[in-house]
Amino acid sequence: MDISVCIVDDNKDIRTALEQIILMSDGYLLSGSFSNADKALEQIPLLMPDVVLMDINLGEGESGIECVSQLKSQCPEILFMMCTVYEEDEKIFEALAAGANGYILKKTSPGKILDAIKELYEGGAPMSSQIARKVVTAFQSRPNEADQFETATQGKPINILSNRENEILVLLAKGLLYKEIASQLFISQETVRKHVYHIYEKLHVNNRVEAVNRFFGR
Amino acid sequence: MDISVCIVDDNKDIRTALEQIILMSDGYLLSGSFSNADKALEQIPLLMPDVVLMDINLGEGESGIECVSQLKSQCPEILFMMCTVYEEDEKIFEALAAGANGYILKKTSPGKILDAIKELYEGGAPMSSQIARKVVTAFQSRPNEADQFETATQGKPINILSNRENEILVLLAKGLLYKEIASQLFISQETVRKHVYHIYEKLHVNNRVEAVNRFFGR
DNA sequence: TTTTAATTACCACAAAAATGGTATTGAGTT
DNA sequence: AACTCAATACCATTTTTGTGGTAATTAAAA
Repeated sequence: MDISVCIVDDNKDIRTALEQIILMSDGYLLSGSFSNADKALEQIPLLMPDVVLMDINLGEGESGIECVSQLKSQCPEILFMMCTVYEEDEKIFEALAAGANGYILKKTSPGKILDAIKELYEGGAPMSSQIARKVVTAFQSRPNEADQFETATQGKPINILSNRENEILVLLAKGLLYKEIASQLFISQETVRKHVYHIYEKLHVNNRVEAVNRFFGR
Repeated sequence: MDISVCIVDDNKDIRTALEQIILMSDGYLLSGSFSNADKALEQIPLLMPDVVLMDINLGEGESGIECVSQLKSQCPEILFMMCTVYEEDEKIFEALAAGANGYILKKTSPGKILDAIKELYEGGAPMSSQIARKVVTAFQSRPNEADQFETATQGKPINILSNRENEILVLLAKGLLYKEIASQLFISQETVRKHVYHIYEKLHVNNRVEAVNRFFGR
């Protein structure tokens, strides 16, 4: 089955060039081509293509990113590949956060563009190594958020607990194992258990999640 | 300035081959080579290389992933590239979560390996398109900042989970036991387990608290 | 039509958590 | 001096979780 593709780009020359690439290739089907976000938002949910090539800068009106964000929430199955002239790291990153699945540079050769579409269609996420790093970093920084905003995020020390017990509760709330807590605090695992035992007694709970819920005031 | 590289691999042949690639190339410096995690954990913080090539399967003892996790927390500046024979998606994904910056397949040609090291050193994150997609998806499933206001008190369904899975996640978040969830939903405890198993797979977590933290957007 | 995803269920094994006991040390209090 | 509490550590046992198979049914999608 052919991969159906829609194109959204405000620049007529580039749009036509992309159309030609799709039209001239076996295994790909051009199902629509739009010069602005409004037309795309209207037509793409009806056409339901497999893949949309979306320009990031659509000139006047809505940006390609906003367009992806809206379309993706309506049609999560459609795969969006952002196209851009320059490697605007931050923009592409925003696009990925908005729901885009990959991106290519417009200067990419026709063959590579087709490859990238196929790659996307087959479960990949074509993107440059620089963007990948940003995504990986953002991904990795997620668990650390709790670290940095320990008190700010929410979750307050409980006054009936001792300092050490509160300290351990914070680590419990991150989902660490006893052995991990132990090595982090340089105490034995058995000691951690005992602290946890006392925490449960004082809070009148009998498992981790209930204790953590107290910590977060739920 | 040359890029200094350490190698960690339990297979002597592969290790020697990687050593040769580094030694024979201009612009790269071999600063250490280790056959197991213990030696690596001991020496790498002292050597402080720019890049570490780390085998995922280190045979006996600690895995390459655990090794990266520990070294990364000690020395966040060091870049870790995972090396593997097969495309073990889940493992590599775990490695990235643990702090790895990229990965290559061992079958990669020497020239490509050097390119990947340079790419890593220059801010990229060399990885296959399939892994990139996984990372992007995990990244997207994280609730964004704008949503955080609503989620602060209640928690919200995660779109990559099925309805039933979300339903169970809500009960998990209350700290209910499997048997309690089972009787509340009129299904068997084993079915609850299986749902939870899938929830953990999809969220890439491995215990209740981590899953619940996702639910509450942390 | 064939394939995929969701839901259900059971099993076995391993790992971790929970329960509840003892016991030592040091700091602070009565 | 005797007492309590917080923190440390170890032990034994049970319960609960986590991992990872198999498998049937149904609904939806390719």
